[in-house]
Amino acid sequence: MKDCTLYKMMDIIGKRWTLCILLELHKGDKYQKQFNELKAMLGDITPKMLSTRLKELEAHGLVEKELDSSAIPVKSFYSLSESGQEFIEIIKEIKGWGLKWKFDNPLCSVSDCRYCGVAKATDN
Amino acid sequence: MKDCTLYKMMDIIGKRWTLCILLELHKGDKYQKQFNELKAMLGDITPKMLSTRLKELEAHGLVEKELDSSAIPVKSFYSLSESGQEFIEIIKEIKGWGLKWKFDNPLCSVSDCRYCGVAKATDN
DNA sequence: CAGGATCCAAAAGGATACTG
DNA sequence: CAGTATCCTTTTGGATCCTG
Repeated sequence: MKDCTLYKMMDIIGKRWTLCILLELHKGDKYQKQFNELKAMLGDITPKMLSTRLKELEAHGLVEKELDSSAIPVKSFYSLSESGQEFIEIIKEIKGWGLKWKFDNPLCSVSDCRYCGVAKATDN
Repeated sequence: MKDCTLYKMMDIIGKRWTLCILLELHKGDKYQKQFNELKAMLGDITPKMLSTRLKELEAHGLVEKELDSSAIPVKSFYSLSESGQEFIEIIKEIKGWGLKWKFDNPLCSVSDCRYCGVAKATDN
């Protein structure tokens, strides 16, 4: 059972902040975002946690990191990979399910939700 | 951010075994399953863990429990609720994503996968 | 700007044994 | 059959401070 695909998927996506980070990377018009930018958007996440999650996501191929070594200090840019982009669809459905069955969240029910960045799965 | 629908969803579905339990309830032809039956299917799950997860899922409305008090000893039957049934679709997509991008799991790639009970999302 | 290091508190989960 | 209870280990995550 522990070699079940589904079980293993939870090691990738089942950790705190992970889905929110992916969604944050999806938000807005810029396809790349910097560390402190993400940190600010995520509010009360610690740098340690954000760093840990970004490394996991990069290792699993959902997130790509680009470095601008010419800048001083060095700048890093994070973006969704192709697989990460595709996973956003699932995230939307999870959110859609939550809005339908569990949470009456007005902020999430409008398309410009500043927390989640996507509306119900069917709207987007 | 912590009142984000997505963030809160992880408290419901992001715990170990949760998705596998839901999938187990979905498997097969019987729509109800007993505690020890589930336990056997899930292999190395402890009764404590299964009990905890089932209670959480019941509290969140994804799982329904029925008692046969006339039986001695009393028997309990678990099944997916309507919302739980609907969540199976998302589970299939998570699994489909995993098979496409991460894991080459032959057991999961065939429709009668004895571990997961469903094939790729598009097949089922 | 982009983290790393350290320390600590809390939670989660496994092992095992037991019960009505 | 359907769980509880207890104990104990491991993991996780938050706080805080530091650095090139």
